Amino acid sequence: MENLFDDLISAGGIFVNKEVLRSTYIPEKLPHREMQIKSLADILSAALKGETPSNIVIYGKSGTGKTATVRYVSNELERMGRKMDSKCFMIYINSEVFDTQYRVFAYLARVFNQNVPMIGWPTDMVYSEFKAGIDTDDRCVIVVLDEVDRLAVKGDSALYNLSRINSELNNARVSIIGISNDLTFTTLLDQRVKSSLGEEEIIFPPYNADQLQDILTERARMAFHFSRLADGVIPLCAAFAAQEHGDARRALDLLRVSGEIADRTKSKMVTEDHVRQASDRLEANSIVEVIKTLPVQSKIVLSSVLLLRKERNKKRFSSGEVYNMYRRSCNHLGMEPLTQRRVSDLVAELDILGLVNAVLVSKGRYGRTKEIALSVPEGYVQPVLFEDYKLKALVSDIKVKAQMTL
DNA sequence: CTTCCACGGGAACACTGGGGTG
DNA sequence: CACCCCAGTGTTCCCGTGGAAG
Repeated sequence: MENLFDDLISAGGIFVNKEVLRSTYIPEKLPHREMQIKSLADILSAALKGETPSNIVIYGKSGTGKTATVRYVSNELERMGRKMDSKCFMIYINSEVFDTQYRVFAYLARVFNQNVPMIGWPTDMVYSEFKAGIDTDDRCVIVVLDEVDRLAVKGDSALYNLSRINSELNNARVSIIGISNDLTFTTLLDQRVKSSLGEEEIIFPPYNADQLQDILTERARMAFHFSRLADGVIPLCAAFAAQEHGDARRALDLLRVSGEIADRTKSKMVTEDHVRQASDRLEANSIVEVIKTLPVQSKIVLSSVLLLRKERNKKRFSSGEVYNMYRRSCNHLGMEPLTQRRVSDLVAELDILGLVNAVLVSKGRYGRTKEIALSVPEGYVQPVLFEDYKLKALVSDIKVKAQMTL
């Protein structure tokens, strides 16, 4: 071998262009989204005529093509705008990153060349800077807020201010596209915001298995040497993803990872078996990733459940038991324990993340508790958890417990 | 019907990291 | 430089509440 990488570059030759399988890739065609593209374009075309398009809320679960569709339409719109010499801008904001009204306005102000620090100023000042920046020119600005539900949860003043900004502008016009994967998120909003934001609604239903197959086939033609895919591979990827509320992102990930596995094992073909392996690996990866990024206190709570499993011989524990074990762990680690109230919030978060399963049960005369159980394989959790040096001290503990149960 | 316990909503607080001003 | 202002986050404190066993 001449170079370490020789073998790796030439390996398999399964892929032609792996990039098209990434979720960030915006394809030329978006199968089964023709309706949504049309409605979106209809509404936004007002911008080209010098009017202000209605505000739009877009609903749909993750991986239903919301972001891709909006990006696609906005590219087209900006292109047409340049041709017609009418100034149209789309600004894409991921509200998961810019998740407070300060950050949203600071970002927007910066887009229009205003000098605003990312923290420190009073919000109304940031807001007026943004207003000043945007109003320097006659133009139509369409602000896309991806994952708006994030903003709505933290009080809706960002949405409120944005939605009524037009009345304070002389030259520019602003309209908002909110993208949400929670169908009920408008119920969190103030009535005024709700009616102004939701002037138009577009729904993105989940893909069914057949539609997922179409999407995958489309992309696979570009991504793979097509003959290298065994017949069942695409249907299987589609089927897996369809079980998971028709998530196209997941389907594409599956296909990509399957290909990578095949590539690495130097198989001639991508087989259904590779898909199954890919499915396992994706699941394990996401769990590991989630646990790794947990704050220390949450990790201690999670490890408490783990320790209880070793100590007692059962799977579910009352919140009291977990809290006691948590206190002991903190003691052991030399950390200040949090209050029961706070820990109950942490448990709720772990529940949402799917690491733990917590059910509220009333034991009548003996009050209410949450019954808490681990909802992912123990083997995934333990190694990752104790990678954290702050939790190292618990490792010896767990070994002793394991010995005792033998 | 009472009783019991943690649940979970909300207010208050502490702290951080940045600003501007004199 | 010292000082106060501000948004945002994590936490504690307080407390009303649900619901089946007794």
